Amino acid sequence: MVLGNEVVSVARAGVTPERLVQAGAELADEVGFDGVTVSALARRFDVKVPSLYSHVRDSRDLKTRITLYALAELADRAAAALAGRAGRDALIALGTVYRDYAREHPGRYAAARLRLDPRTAATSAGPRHAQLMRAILLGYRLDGADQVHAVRLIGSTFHGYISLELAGGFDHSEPDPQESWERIMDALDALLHNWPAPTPEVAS
Amino acid sequence: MVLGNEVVSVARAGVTPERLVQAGAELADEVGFDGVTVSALARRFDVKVPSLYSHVRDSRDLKTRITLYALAELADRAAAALAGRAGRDALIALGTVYRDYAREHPGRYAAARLRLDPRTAATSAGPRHAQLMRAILLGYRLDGADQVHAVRLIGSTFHGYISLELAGGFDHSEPDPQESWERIMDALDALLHNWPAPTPEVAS
DNA sequence: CTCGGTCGCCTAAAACCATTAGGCTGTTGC
DNA sequence: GCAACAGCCTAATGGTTTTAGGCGACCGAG
Repeated sequence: MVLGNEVVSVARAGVTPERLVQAGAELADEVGFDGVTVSALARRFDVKVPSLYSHVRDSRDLKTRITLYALAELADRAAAALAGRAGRDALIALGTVYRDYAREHPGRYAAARLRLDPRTAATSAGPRHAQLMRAILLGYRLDGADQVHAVRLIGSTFHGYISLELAGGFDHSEPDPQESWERIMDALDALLHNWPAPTPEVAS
Repeated sequence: MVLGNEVVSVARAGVTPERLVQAGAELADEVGFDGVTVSALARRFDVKVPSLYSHVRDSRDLKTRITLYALAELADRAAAALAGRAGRDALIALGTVYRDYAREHPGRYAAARLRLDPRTAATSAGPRHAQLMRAILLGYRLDGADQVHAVRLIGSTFHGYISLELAGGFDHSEPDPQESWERIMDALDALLHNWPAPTPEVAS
């Protein structure tokens, strides 16, 4: 049955897992990752809620897929930004990709922080992120053992800063977050150039 | 009506906001901050759900109170740990307080990260945390402007590391997180001792 | 001592979300 | 042409939040 140009009665809405994930990612950016709900998504597709269960196992499955999508998208951006850069440039480029992505797509960034079960995580873009992080350290001279610690430091600082900024932690204090971000990039760069040896245990 | 020693029929369960918050904090540590629900709390007090609404405005209010509780508890621990310490000792002591608290009370730590509205935040223990963070920098020689950046760096790194460790981000990679933590404390200490000047803008 | 008020809990009910079971209808492949 | 399937639907259950209103127990005043 067709009225005007609108297919009215039993038309297919054209729901696919891919479109669900895409719409879910957009919804996350609008209402937060927690607001991504099967119901909200069904409304967005103008479809009854149970219809989505043919395309997605359950709510958890939906969120996992959005997480994988965000991780891959972010890894793509990171890889593109790192191409042709090394050392300080690479460090800042990578950090800025993460930060910009989080500000542009807060819901997807939150999605990327969802804990995945180990099997899923192994086939996600997670390892690509780790790889890119390690690539940055090639521009600095760090011993093998120190590299892991440095990767963890950089990852922690990136994520911590972005998470605090996004949560509004810097909203009501003085200097522009942008300025702090730049100074922190400077500081990390300096630190990587001059990575300290471990402090020996002090026998009391 | 009394059976044995049990008051059976219409006894008061003795719910108070304080006991709700306390139980809510414990519940958060057991099932995660998201699992803290009015229903779950009512079950724990063996009381019907709507009864809690005389003690707490709504679910949001409950969570806010748990957040305030956690922030205060954490600030107390931090202040105690910082007493009599300066410089590197103070830095490590503060970081370790945060990290230990997060591992001991993951739900409360998550609660402490809840975004508060500005009015509530101003009267929370949040400013105390900021104060303690600034106190650490007294042991290092930093210009006024650099202090804020350094505070933000330290806060970001602490929070980022703890958050990644808690989320299991280091679960399946090589070195012990404890070792990385110590090396990162060393690195932060070295960085604060040798804080870099801002890199000048390079005119293209 | 008793009477009214308040406090602390209750039941009832509406609204939203997740999930399962089962039905109906075009479309597609043989 | 028909059977199977894909894609959507209705119906129903159960959990969560929140509001409205009731009822008994305790407490202070007369």
